[in-house]
Formats: sequence, C-alpha cells, structure tokens
Amino acid sequence: MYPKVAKVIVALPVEGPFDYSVTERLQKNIAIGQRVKVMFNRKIIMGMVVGLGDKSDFPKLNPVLDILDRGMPILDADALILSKKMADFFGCSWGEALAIHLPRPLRKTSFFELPHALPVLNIASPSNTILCEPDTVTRWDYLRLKIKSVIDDRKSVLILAPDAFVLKAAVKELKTFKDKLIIFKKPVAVKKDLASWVKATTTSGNIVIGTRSAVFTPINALSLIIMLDEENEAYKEEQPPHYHARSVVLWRSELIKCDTLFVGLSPSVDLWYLAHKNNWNIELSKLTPRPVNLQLVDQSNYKRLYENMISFPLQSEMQKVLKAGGKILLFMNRRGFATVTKCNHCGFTLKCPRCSVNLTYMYSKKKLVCRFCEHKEDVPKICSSCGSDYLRSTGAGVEKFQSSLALFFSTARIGYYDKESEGYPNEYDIVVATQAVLRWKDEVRVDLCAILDIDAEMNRFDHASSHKVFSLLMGLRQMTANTLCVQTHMPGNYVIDCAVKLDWGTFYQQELLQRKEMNFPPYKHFISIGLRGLDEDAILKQSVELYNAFQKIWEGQAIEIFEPQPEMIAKLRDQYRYTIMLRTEDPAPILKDIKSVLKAGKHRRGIVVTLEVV
DNA sequence: AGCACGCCGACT
DNA sequence: GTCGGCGTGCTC
Repeated sequence: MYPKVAKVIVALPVEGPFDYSVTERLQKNIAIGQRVKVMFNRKIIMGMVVGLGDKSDFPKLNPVLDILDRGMPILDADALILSKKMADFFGCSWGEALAIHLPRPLRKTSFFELPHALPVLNIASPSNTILCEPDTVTRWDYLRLKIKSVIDDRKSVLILAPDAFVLKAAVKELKTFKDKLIIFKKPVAVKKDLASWVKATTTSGNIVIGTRSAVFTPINALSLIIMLDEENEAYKEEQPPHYHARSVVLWRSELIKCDTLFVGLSPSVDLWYLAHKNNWNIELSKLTPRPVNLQLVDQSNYKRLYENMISFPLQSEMQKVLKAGGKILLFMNRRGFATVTKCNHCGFTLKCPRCSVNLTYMYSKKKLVCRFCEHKEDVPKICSSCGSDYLRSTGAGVEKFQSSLALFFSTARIGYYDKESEGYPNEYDIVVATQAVLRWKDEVRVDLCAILDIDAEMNRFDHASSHKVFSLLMGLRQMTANTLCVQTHMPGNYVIDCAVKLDWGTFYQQELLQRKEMNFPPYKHFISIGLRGLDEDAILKQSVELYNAFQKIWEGQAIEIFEPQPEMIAKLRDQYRYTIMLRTEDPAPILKDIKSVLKAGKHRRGIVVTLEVV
C-alpha cells in the first residue's frame, strides 16, 4: 500500500537516482518532490525524492533518515521535468539542476514548513512577443499595461532583469504596483527571501522580479514571463551548473503554457530566428524614431589627431558641441592608462603572474592591474629580467586618452568611466568610456557620442561579433540626443546603417543570411567542451584523449570536430584552458554521447570539464 | 564533489 | 620499515 522504496537524487555531480528504504514511520508522509535527509557515501546530506516504489535492484538499502518538508512537496512536477531537461542540455547532473530550483537556504538539511499551495491555473493559448521599443517612457507604459491586465486577473508575472542596475530601474518604474511586488535582490536576505518565496508559491496576483536565478522561482498562477534586456550576456550563468536564463524561460513557458515577453533594443539573433520560425509577435517601435544625425567618418580619408584616435571631422564637431555647452561621450573599449608595460632594453613585457595577459597600468591607482583577475602590483623601478631602468608604458586606455585630450581641449572638463566607476560623471563636458557605460543607456543623454574605433569591435573571431556591434550601436544611439559619430574603415557596413535607422528587419535578415552561409548558429550549433586546470600537460593529454574518442564514435556522421585549442586567454587565474569544438545541426543526441564518453573515459585529477552550446 | 583504498617513492 | 603523494573507483 505505502511505498517502501524512495528514488532520491542528490545535489552532486553524480547521476542517480539512488534507492533508499522508507521506514514505517515515514511511509504515510513521503511524496515525490520532497526534500529528505539521507546517508550518502558516509555523509548525511539533503536528497530530493523523484520517485517511489516497492522494490529495488539493490540488496541492502540505507533508510531515508527524515523528511525535511512539512506541507506540500516543495518541488513540483514542473521543476522535475525542467531540471531533467537542463541536465541533458547543459551537461550537469539532474540533482545539481534540481537543487537550484530550491531557495538557497533549503539546499541543506534544514527543516522547512510550507503552507498548502493553491492550484496553478494555466492559460489556454500562450503567446510569445518580442518588444523593441527604444523610447523608455513608451516601453514602460506598454509593460505596465501588460502587467496590470495579468494581475487584475489574479494571475502572476515574473520579470527577469540581467543585473542589479536594470532591476533597480524596473522596480522604480513599477512603483505604482508597490504592494504587488516580490523582489529578489542582492545581497540575499535569507529570512525575507524565504518568505518571498513562499508568498510567490502560495498566493497569486504577484509581480515577482529578480535576476537570472529568479527564473526558477515556482510561481502560482504564473501567466506571463517578461525578460528585460534579453540580449544581455549576464543571463548566462558562468558557474556550474551552467545555464542560460533564456533557454529556461522558453522551456518553462512551453511547459506551463504561459506568455512570454522579451524586451530589448537588439534581441539575440537566436531569439529573432525563433520568433520568425514560430510566428511570434514582434512589436517594433511605433513612434517615429528620435532622429539621430549620423556622422560617418571613413578613417582612411583622414589623418587622425590626438593619440591617433580623433579624426578631423570629429574634432570640429566636438568643438561645436563644447562651444554650445553640450555633453560629449567618447567610446573606447580599453580600460586603464597604458595597456603594455615593457622594458625597452631587453624587451621584457610585464605580464600577470596568474593569467596570460599583459598588465594594464591604472593611473588612478598608480598600479599595474590584470583585466581578468584581481592581481595588482606596484610599478617596478627596474626590469626584473635585465636590471635596467628602461621600463616604458605604451598603448592607450580611457585614462590615458582622457589625460591627452586635456592638452587639446584645455577649457573642457574631461572625465572617464569604466566598470569600477560609481555613477555616471555628469559634471564633465567630455567623458571617455568603456562598454560599462551602457548601463546608463536609459538614463543618460549626451549631445554628441562618438565610437572611436568600431572596427576593433567588429574584428573579433566570434560568430556573434556583428550582433555585438549592433547591440553596442543601438545602446549608444539610445544615449545620443543629437549626433552619433562612427569612425571606421568600413563605412558601407550594413550593421552601422541598420542600427542608426533602427532597421531591425534588415539587420536580422542580413545577419541570418550570413550565418546560414557560414554554418553558424542558429542553423548549426557549436558545442564547446572546455577543459581547465593547473597542469597544462594533463589538460593537453586529456583533451587529445577526448578528441580521439569523439572521432571514433561519430565516424562518418555529419559532425565537425575541431582539434583541441588553447583559448584566447590560454591561462586564467592560474588555470590553463583548452577547448574542443564540435559543430552539428542537432546538439541534443551529441550531448548525450558526450556525457557517456566523459563518464567512460579516465578522469584526471584536478581537471574541470564544462559544456557549452551555442 | 568528497572520500577511502591502494600502489609507489623517499626519508626519520 | 612507514609516511604520504595522488590515480582510481564509488556513492543506493
């Protein structure tokens, strides 16, 4: 009558499920979706019940030590299905994927009392929409209207923001719904977050808002998911278990049949493709776009001034704006003062001891810093290699550029902005900024915005580089009240033209054509198997073994296997990084094969293997 | 992941 | 002799 065996998975990188016996004491209460206390490999840990039965193939079972949740099972059927899908797709274990569906404090063996949940109401015919609306006021009017109609119907909305900045701005825009808001923000407030979690699960008519991980909140009567700034890369979780919030949103909406609304100035190419294939609504700005004058400077025609960065036409435009008391933003994607510090006597270049990159000299800190790790050091007086004092710094970053501009625009107040700056420095006439400035794309407006070297952004060996440039241009265009200046050697490039004209249709059409021709996503997909660890030889050996194994199992199949290659930054935080790339039309079965190869092969100590699908 | 078991080198 | 390095295998 009552189940005697519980199938349990654990939040570790091991496949399960594992069978445990259910003692009489617990038989009446045990249920699928509950958290339980179990002895696993001589340790007492939290496990999650994913099945119940009467018998097991294992001769002697450990007992379930306790049930940790009172009330309804904490994980519902949707969470079980979704986490299984995540495990298959992102290459983690089912247990790891399921554990992140729990609020953080409940991933341990702590007891929890959960009230009974209301029945979840699904809607009949879900719709998917992409909204591209650069005008902030119009955009939020649209969103508030959508949200209001859902909560008036006693249903709930989930809003995802890529980072704390967008989250804060969204909360501000939604202050009219103040008493309906359930906010998950950093830093995590354990008690308050648990209460919020319970409220979201058991009541309805709520607006749940948070960053990436909020996508897992079980929400009663969830009827609409809004993903703000959908193209933002912060939606990708870099720590294991790796996942992309966009994929989870899409799976979740399909599973529970809720509406989705993806908001962004430049939606990802994958999303646009999906939208066209499946006939989604694409709502483009209905207003006549705020006019922006484009000043396209063909760099090959001009000798550039000031550290070789500013063309003559840009210089005269800057002077015009300064005379009128206007604000200028100069975009340059390099931090710091100098990007290379080198001994001119022996040629020795100062590198990060933990990463394979040159150190950047930060004038503001009077220190050499690494762009990738937290390493900082004082500038040495003499070369550590030959002992001479002929150390020189070259290569310009925003700090250097700021200071050299001061010589030419002596009456202007000039500042810089990078990822460590506090607020936007409104007090300056000219701000030299890195891409971090795009945080302010909805708040800050300047009279003149110039991209000093857009070609440097375009020439990345990355299938997504033109979308990144499109995104960058759209963001900077947004910040431009009057003139957008682009300095380039490729003045005819469609990306620039489409961004300035807000011509989404042409951009995505062109981009998809090119990607089809190049066998790039979304037509073919790349699976990258990343190997990292402290021992370079071990990594190399391991990647060759994997490569050989892959060649064997997929012999004659339509899968491209690229030889193991060191990543662009071959060493990061002391860890060497190699990647094996695969290209295929359908990644799902391949991922399954990869998982079995990884399981069968010899695992070297201290090597972390990660899977990524694009 | 985290832990035990077991097989080799090197050192009081 | 035996201490401890880490490669290997297992967790119901």
